[in-house]
Amino acid sequence: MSMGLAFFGARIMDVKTLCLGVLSLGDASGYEIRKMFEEGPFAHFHHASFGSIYPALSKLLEAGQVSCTVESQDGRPDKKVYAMTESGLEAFRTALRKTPDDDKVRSEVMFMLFFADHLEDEHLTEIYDAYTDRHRFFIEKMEELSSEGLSRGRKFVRGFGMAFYKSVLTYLEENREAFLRGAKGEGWRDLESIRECMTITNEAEKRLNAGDDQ
Amino acid sequence: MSMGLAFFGARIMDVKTLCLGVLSLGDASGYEIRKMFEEGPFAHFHHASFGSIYPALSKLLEAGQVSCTVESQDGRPDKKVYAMTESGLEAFRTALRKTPDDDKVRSEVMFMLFFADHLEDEHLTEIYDAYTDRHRFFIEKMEELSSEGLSRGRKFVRGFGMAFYKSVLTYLEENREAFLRGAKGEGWRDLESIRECMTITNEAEKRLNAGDDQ
DNA sequence: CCAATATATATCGATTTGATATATATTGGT
DNA sequence: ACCAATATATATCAAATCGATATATATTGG
Repeated sequence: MSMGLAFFGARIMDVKTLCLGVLSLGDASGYEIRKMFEEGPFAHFHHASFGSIYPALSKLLEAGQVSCTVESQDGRPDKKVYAMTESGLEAFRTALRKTPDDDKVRSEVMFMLFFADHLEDEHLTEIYDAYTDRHRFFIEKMEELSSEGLSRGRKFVRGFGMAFYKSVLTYLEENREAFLRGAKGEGWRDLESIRECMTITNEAEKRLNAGDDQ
Repeated sequence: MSMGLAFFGARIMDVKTLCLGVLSLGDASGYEIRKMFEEGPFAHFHHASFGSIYPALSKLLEAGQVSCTVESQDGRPDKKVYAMTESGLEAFRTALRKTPDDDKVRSEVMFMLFFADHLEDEHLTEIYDAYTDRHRFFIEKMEELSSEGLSRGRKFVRGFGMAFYKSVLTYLEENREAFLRGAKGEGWRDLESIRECMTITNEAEKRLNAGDDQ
């Protein structure tokens, strides 16, 4: 039973829930949580910054969904280590029972590559190669990691990321010359094509909905 | 010369620039621009909602970077059709000369799959299969599209999307049983692994930076 | 001394999201 | 008749988040 995009719901993962997710793995400070969303594996499929994490942790504290202990450290400022409470675990579980939102991607690189004809050749090449390196970098980094003691979810997400990054790297490598050397000025139909694309989306989803009623 | 993530800059594509990008292809209304970012090909790598598009168009109008004509329609409300001016084209070109930000992804599905052990089997299966369908749907839809009259950028981005969606679909199909039937409760090392992941990221980038100085 | 970097917490103005309001029109269900 | 749903349209508002900034402790290098 194919559903297209009809399955997906509204956004459920606010930063409070993201923090609870991290804390479900073990205690952590606000700074550490932010690092996980900036540099750790979560960065590949979510995002959260200081401006949202600290207020979220405050709210979780008020709501009794986390507890907090201040720890001193040698040569570093004190840190607040947060732990999830039973109430927090329940809130996290409740959030996970909902229907997830559809994926959202923001890629300035892809936007720029779309408008390649407006870019100078050197700049375009530079961006293209940096993007290729980025994917290569992630693959190499993931290959250094051990799989021991990981949950099935963690393993799955890593495998998914490897598959995705490898396929993109291959595509970038195989299409570099054709793209960078490609003829310019041929996009007379780009806007028409976008409108066509949207028409097809609507018709495809109507077909799906009609199928659902039978 | 491998750069890891060091190449990428700060965020440059605000909604004004996104609108200019669309208008560089031809005239469009605010509603139409939003549709392109919700249902058209831009939706795969960018996002913009009414609450940001209309204020952005107002600012572009004030700045003389777009012009606007009101058109009446039969059976529908009047619409404002925006066109990019020379000044707008220059602003767009200026934005495109900057160093793009790194990609940002938000996927509630991936977050949930990461925490699979917290989900009920039926819900997990439902999400997994809907996600698989989603990718299949995009592939089918893209296959219906014509390539005639497209710019190299547009063609490249479509090919990239196809490669990416196909590889993900394959991974989802091949790993479904193993993942959904996988053993639970084995994530005793998930947090440790995330910390390891971040350490490796830092070390890898330090190696790269050391390489840069020679 | 200053900049850069790292670990820490916290905040603020700017931007965006997502919901809502209003308008015009159609269709289908109660 | 009324309401909900849908589509095309413009516009706005409260909530959430971003990204920059501030402060603190410490180290290293120019």
